[in-house]
Amino acid sequence: MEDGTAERIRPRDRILETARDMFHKHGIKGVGVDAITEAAGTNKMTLYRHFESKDDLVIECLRATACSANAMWQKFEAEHPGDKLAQLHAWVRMAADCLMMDGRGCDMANAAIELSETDHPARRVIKELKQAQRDRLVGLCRDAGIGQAELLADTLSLLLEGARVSLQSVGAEGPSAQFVRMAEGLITSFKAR
Amino acid sequence: MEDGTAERIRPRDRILETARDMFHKHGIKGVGVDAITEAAGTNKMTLYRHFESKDDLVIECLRATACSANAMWQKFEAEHPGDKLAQLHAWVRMAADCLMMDGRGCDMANAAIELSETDHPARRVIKELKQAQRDRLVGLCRDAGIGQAELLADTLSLLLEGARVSLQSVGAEGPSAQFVRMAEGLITSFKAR
DNA sequence: TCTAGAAGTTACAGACCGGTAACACCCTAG
DNA sequence: CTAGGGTGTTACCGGTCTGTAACTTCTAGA
Repeated sequence: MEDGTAERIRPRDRILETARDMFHKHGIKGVGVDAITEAAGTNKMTLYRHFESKDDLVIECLRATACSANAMWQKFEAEHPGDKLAQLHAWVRMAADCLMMDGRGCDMANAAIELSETDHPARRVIKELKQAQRDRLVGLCRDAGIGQAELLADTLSLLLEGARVSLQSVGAEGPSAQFVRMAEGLITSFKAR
Repeated sequence: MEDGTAERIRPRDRILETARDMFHKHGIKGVGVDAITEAAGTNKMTLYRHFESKDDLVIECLRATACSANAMWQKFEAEHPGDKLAQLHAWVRMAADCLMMDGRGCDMANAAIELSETDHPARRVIKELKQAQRDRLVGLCRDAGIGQAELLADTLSLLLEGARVSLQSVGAEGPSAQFVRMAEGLITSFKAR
């Protein structure tokens, strides 16, 4: 019989979830597999039975993160069905909320910075997933009736990416505090064209 | 007698220069002190005679980077004496050139991401230096006669920061390719207000 | 109840890390 | 010529890292 207790999740999922959290907080090179398995209430052997290597675990974590992001987009559509412009504003709001709540940027960008080896297996995945997110934002801008949809989407992307990294270097009182104002101003000016 | 041969630079400077280059390329946690000293043509003992610790070396590298950045600003003033608007455009051009030539972002931002421990000694330095750069850009925008100088400067900051990290995750064909267009467009629209 | 597979445990290999000690060397200022 | 400081060399310390082997324990399903 399945009992739904949180304690009884499969070790693989516990490891994945714990690793995501720890990689996010301390960076990939900042946390070892021993620490992950201990925090997940299991052991190293079990980790290596489910994942080929630490790199493999990292990649699975990034995929899981991308999957969570997808859920966000579905929420936008559910909350503002058909209203693409409202969804774009919801995206800005969500981004700002993440900025204020979290403080430690985008897992994929952080991973790309940390894993500087150009042939690292995770880099391919990061590029794919980031490209997909970009395409999605471009599509949203286009469907919202913005003329230069690509340019607006790319500008918003860079602003958000910049805000996330600026938050970690300059702090919360730095330029990232103005993110919403910038983003909303941009959307307004692009609508006017 | 001093002979000016490049070979005869002091070990301390050789270490500092080599460390800057290697930290930049491979990240701080991605390179050990042994590798640095070997590449600098010296040894670990000499490094620890000149720097208290690896963290201390990191901090000195960041200060050196900030110093190089200062030199840029003096070049702007020298090339366009008094013409603040031209200096702002020169800043954009310089930023774009760095983006295309380099590929591996801002040392301070990268360090802030890598050194996630909130009490890491380098974080204070990073915040100070980044804040100084921000103030400088705000001052330039204000002197150039821009009305909302802070907002323009912060927006440009985030755009550049975002472009540098996006370059590492999505690649050169990603949003960062449009950086100049975005920045110039922003300056134009802020002038018109 | 029995069994097969999943999970836990312990120990270990081999490499690398930051940092230090002891000692030999060289080069320059006096 | 000589003394001393900067430098090079070698060896080492204790710790941490990823990854593996061998063995025991647990648990779910027939």
